[in-house]
Amino acid sequence: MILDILKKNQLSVTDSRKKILELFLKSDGALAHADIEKNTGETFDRVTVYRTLQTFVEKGIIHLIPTTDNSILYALCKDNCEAGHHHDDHVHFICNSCGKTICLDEVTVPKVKLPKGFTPEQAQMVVKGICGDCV
Amino acid sequence: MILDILKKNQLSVTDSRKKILELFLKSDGALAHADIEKNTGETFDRVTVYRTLQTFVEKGIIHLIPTTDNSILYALCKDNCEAGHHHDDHVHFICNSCGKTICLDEVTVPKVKLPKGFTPEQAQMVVKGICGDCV
DNA sequence: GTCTATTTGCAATGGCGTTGCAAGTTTCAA
DNA sequence: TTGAAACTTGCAACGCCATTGCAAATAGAC
Repeated sequence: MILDILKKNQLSVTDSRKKILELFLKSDGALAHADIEKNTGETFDRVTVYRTLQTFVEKGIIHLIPTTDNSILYALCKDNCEAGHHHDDHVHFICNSCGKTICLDEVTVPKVKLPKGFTPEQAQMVVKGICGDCV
Repeated sequence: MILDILKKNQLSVTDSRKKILELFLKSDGALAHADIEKNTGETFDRVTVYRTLQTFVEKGIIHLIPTTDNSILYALCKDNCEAGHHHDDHVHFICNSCGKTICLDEVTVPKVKLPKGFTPEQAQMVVKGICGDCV
């Protein structure tokens, strides 16, 4: 599974990539750089984590989530990563209670009617509220 | 106009607040901290700009716009700031050509149907594409 | 004008992400 | 299995951005 994804994207198989990808696969929400460092312990250098994440973004294995604070959130979307190419046209949900960010893969971003002159290309949507675990 | 807004929000009137608020009023897009520093010249300390922006956000005069890079964008919305309280339930547009971020005050964020267990509270939407000036 | 509360500027600090380079791994083919 | 080439990692240093504490300056109320 993990190896498949790495090989499909022509990436050499290394400890950091395996561990970080595993973390995304078993995580139910989005991860910040700090989460990854915390969960992998002292195993990897900060730089390695940054570079691994960057590589994964470039390959379309993970994608970025927009935030209003200046933090960077990454998330993997189960459907797409297997296919090897990527769509992030789904809605993201941020729980106001537990703070978790979740990809709602099954909820697509709706089209909106823009004023004259504006041509849409991509759209992203973030919904905040209370998630199922926090009710 | 500028004084009205400041007084309505119980803020003392200072040079930095007047200048920065003026900048938002005459700007047609969102501003990053760097834009504000550039436009006010060497007039104010960086710290003052940060604190002024923070104050404006707290008072609801300006609001934050979500981004995928780790930048912080601020925007003022004409309708709301006059009323003294704030809604940011409109769509934001980022031009892929000129990079400008624009509040589409007249386009509201559509409701989406969430999976079981999720309770929405706020929603934000960012559309990227080509703006009217860049066609 | 004077007093008090607020705001500003300076200096220092901390966090986060990036880069260059040498050492270590992985991959591939013989 | 072995060896060479390509890639990846870790370390150290750097730079940028945002924040904090404190003293000086300014705004607002009387």
